Amino acid sequence: MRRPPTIIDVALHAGVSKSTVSNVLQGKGTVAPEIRDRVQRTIAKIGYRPNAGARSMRQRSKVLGVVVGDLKNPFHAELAAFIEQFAAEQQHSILLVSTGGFPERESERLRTLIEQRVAAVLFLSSPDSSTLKSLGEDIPRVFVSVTMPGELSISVDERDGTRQAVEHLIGLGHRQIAFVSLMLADEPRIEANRFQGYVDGMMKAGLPISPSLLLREQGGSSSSLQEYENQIIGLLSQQDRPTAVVAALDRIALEIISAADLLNIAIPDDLSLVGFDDVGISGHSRIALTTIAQPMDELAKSAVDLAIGLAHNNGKGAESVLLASRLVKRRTTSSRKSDS
Amino acid sequence: MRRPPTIIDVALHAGVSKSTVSNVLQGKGTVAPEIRDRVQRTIAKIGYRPNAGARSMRQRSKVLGVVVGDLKNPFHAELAAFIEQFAAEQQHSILLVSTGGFPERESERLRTLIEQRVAAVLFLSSPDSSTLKSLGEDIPRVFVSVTMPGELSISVDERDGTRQAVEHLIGLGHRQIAFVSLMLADEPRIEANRFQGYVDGMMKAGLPISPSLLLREQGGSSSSLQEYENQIIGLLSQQDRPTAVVAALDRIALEIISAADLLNIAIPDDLSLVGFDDVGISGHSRIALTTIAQPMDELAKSAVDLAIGLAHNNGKGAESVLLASRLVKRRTTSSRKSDS
DNA sequence: TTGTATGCGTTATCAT
DNA sequence: ATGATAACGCATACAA
Repeated sequence: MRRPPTIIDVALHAGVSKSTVSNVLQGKGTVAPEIRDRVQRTIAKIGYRPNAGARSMRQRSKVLGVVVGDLKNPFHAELAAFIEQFAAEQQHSILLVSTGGFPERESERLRTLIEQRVAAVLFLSSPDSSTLKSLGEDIPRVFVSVTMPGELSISVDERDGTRQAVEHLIGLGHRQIAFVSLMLADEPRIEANRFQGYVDGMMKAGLPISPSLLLREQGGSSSSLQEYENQIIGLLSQQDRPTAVVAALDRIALEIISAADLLNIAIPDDLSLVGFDDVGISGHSRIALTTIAQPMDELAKSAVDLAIGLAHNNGKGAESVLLASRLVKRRTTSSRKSDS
Repeated sequence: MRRPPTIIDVALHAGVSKSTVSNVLQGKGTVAPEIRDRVQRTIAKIGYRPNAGARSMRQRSKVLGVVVGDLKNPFHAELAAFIEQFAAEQQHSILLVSTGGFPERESERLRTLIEQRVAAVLFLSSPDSSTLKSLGEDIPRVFVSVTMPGELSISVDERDGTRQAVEHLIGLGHRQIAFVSLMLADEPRIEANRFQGYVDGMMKAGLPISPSLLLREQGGSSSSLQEYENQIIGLLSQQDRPTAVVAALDRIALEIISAADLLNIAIPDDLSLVGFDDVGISGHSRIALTTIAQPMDELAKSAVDLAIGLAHNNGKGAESVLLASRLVKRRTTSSRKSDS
């Protein structure tokens, strides 16, 4: 026998009809226990495995599509890991596509998810609007850690996050607090939210928003890593340099650490630094980054629950979720030194 | 119309039979150009998308199963990212399952791949032997960055890798070179290979293999992170402490850095350190880890090519591939100080 | 309680 | 060159 066994094979070996096998598979109570056992035994014996493709023609598929910008980005990888875990707990698999941020590639990758008839799509990064449109109306979608106007999302209160960061720094005596949101060209809403929180914190303390303390990357095209580094060095080299920096991403914070090391600016003595995300490496002793943590496990769990809920219950009254972000104090922040 | 359009809808709208639509879809040359265009236009117009599930009943599926131990592990995440990329270039998607290293979970996750009738399975971590058996004989499989007796694999020459590491350290004047292979309990073959390379390097230089310089984790059960840290501290605290360490993984090297920092052992002045894998963070200025790099892109490309090849050509004469590993010198290694 | 018949969307075979 | 028809493996409504 070359091809995998089917329910028909099971039925033959068990001496029942294929419907009975199907009923056993579906856990229908209408099957005599004795027969049920016999069927289950022969299933095990001949190594029968349901064909999910065939099954998906009659039932909703148990595959969740996950669209991620870049798996090499630890935040995305860690979030995807949690999503896979929670999906598995609910007997769902994940079909993972990575877009690399290229819009043209994006819709091509999304197409494969559609063709696989995934039960729902989880976006870990913001798709191009035309890409999103190509998804159609009928496939449930959930945005995770990103938001999209008019769409359901599970995300953290980013604005409050950077506000907490600023508050923390102000509590430490800092006044010259910079905001750096490089590498966020692809996520203008995240950039805007995190910037707003920075503004909130500064305003509340009566501090001005000085353009010379801002390094933002909005809407436009993203630059090279080298270019980012140059801009950061510029920020840290100016005569009236900041005593503290709020980075909109841990990845940026890592670059700022590198730049500070290069310029012999000591962290946290000469410069305090707060990141955002709390990716795994941020906890390492050599980094010890004070940062705003996103509760990735809750994010993932809520997202998976919502996605599966939408796929099944046709999602009446489903709502977006906004989780709290939380300041994790480590060793990149300290009181402002009076001499500076 | 609630459900997505089918070829029948296309056929109706285009005024042809569904066979013709199918032929157009399959790129058969037997269709008149005029008809072909008309069909393609209506496909675009009504937004038809092939149903991969239905298609997979007559053809080989274009989905690759990827089994990964832990996506939070950057090495696995980065490798998976490359695999997804190369698979996409060949019109394949990846169904990603993570096992978390639990054998019981492993076979359950693998079962979902079987049920989805994936064209092939790529293992990024070694499955339990009974798990592997449950895959059966008929699904092609490729082991990536891990090996399995009697199975096809794409991996790097790990033995030569650690040998290079030792050679590098010896060239810098080190004699007391330790080997640490914690966190590798789940991958005994990797552990063994990397240890052999260490032995090769030491033997070639006529140096003894001293048990007090070995921190290995073979076969047995893996411990907690805290336990690892204690063991590393023990190694670095002994009176005749090593002047250099070969870590079998970058992850271990990161822990060694933490421990050294804790003990006020300066790297590389008091202790040289070489890792293995070259994950993204190893290049960061605060880490700057000298390490043995695995060519993840080549690993992924070869693996995807092989997997797809096996799935299609029934893989006659397919062979395992052993790629070269390469020493990347950064700043955790330096000449042994004469006073030590 | 079990078996039969039908449809799901697609490809493949075979006439036409 | 095109179209009718039979699989593919499964679930389901319905008949027995």
